[in-house]
Amino acid sequence: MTRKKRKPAYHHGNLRAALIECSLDLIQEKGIRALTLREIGNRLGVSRSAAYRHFADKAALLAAISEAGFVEFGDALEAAKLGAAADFASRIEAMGIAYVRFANQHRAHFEVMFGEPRQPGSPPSEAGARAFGILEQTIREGQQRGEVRAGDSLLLARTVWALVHGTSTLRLDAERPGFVQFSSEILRTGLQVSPVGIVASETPSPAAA
Amino acid sequence: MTRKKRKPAYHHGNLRAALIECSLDLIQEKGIRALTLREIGNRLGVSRSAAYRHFADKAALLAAISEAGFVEFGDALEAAKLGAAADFASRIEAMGIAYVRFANQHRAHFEVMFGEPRQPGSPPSEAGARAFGILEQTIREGQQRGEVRAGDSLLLARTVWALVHGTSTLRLDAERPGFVQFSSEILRTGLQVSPVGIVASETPSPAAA
DNA sequence: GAAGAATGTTGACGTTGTCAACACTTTCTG
DNA sequence: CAGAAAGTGTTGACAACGTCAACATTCTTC
Repeated sequence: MTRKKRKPAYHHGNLRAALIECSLDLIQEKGIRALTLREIGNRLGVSRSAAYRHFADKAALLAAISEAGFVEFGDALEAAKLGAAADFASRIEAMGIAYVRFANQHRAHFEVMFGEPRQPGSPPSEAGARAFGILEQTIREGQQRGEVRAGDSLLLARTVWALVHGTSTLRLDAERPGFVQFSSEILRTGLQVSPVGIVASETPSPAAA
Repeated sequence: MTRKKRKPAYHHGNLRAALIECSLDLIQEKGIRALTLREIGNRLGVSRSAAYRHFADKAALLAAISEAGFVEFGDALEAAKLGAAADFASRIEAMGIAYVRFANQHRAHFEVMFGEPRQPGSPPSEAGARAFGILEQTIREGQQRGEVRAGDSLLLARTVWALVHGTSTLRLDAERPGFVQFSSEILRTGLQVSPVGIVASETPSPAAA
């Protein structure tokens, strides 16, 4: 009797997680337009409407994928921040690179997180708010250390967010005309000399090692 | 006989343009997912597959919409540039604001231009390349005037593009968590003090009037 | 005015998301 | 331990969608 010992396996063994995983694979392989409940079912050896026991509809499945993506995303940002030196310049660069890297390595997640239009009635993403909060907090800490100029930290955070997000987004459309063929130099150009114009001094020489 | 005098009206009066126009209305009203050939037909008092006399398929219609959007977009950028004072700071700020404004006022166009995945075989957008070229040219001129630091103008252009594009993109998802609720201040924050770190001096005082 | 091209319509097909009805499995309750 | 209840998956069906072939209409050209 496998009650709660090994797996909460009913029929499939938890299908909910498998649905999300499989969806990501499919999107990564053939794009979001190729994501169909029937194809998911086929791959999982399950019928086409099995998903309806776990999600209200397709949009709800996508919303769950998005939310899970924001959790991973926030973790990645946090890890980058904690892994970098304590000075603001190091941290913000590490986070920016982590952002772009996430967009690059988790294309499917990123596409759903930012590409899918939000339902009017749906609640705002909690995990997304957390991710943004980490960035804003980093900026506030930079201000406390005197490495970032004083001012509205929310505005400053949004500015950095926009720069990094734009880099990530345009990178995904690399085929486009003269558009952004990714280069981490873009981040450096934007952040290094005078990070989006928010660093206090032009060439910050942090006191900490 | 209305030969080429008034309208090239055959049955509908030119349907091709009407299809594009109507598509934009529909997207603006109900989002891109609600864009269906049948609905377009209904609105135009035309059958569901009439569009196939003007476009190979739905993707081709979207591509045409995108291309037309990039033309308008390039025009808007150019107009902003020419309408601003000759110094780099004025120009780049005007262009940035024009960019965000375009994204805001032409949501439907913007959604198709940047949101729709490009077909593998389809040719790159000529109008898109032109739009980006205007930006890069502006930066080169700024370098010649000594108002922008020397360096790879392509990289600098991409950096500005990313900042502005990110601002525009996130603005569209305004409902989101702590995400960007548009403020032209974001642009100013990014561009004004030290435009994405690309201006030669911190507070440029252009020689020209 | 007739031929032919351009343009629009209709019928049909396969695919999709979704729902109701049913079937099976697990857990709960006495 | 038996039966009820809840959880989970399947099947049949439907409307809507993109698309194509066949047909109908209108315009242009000679």
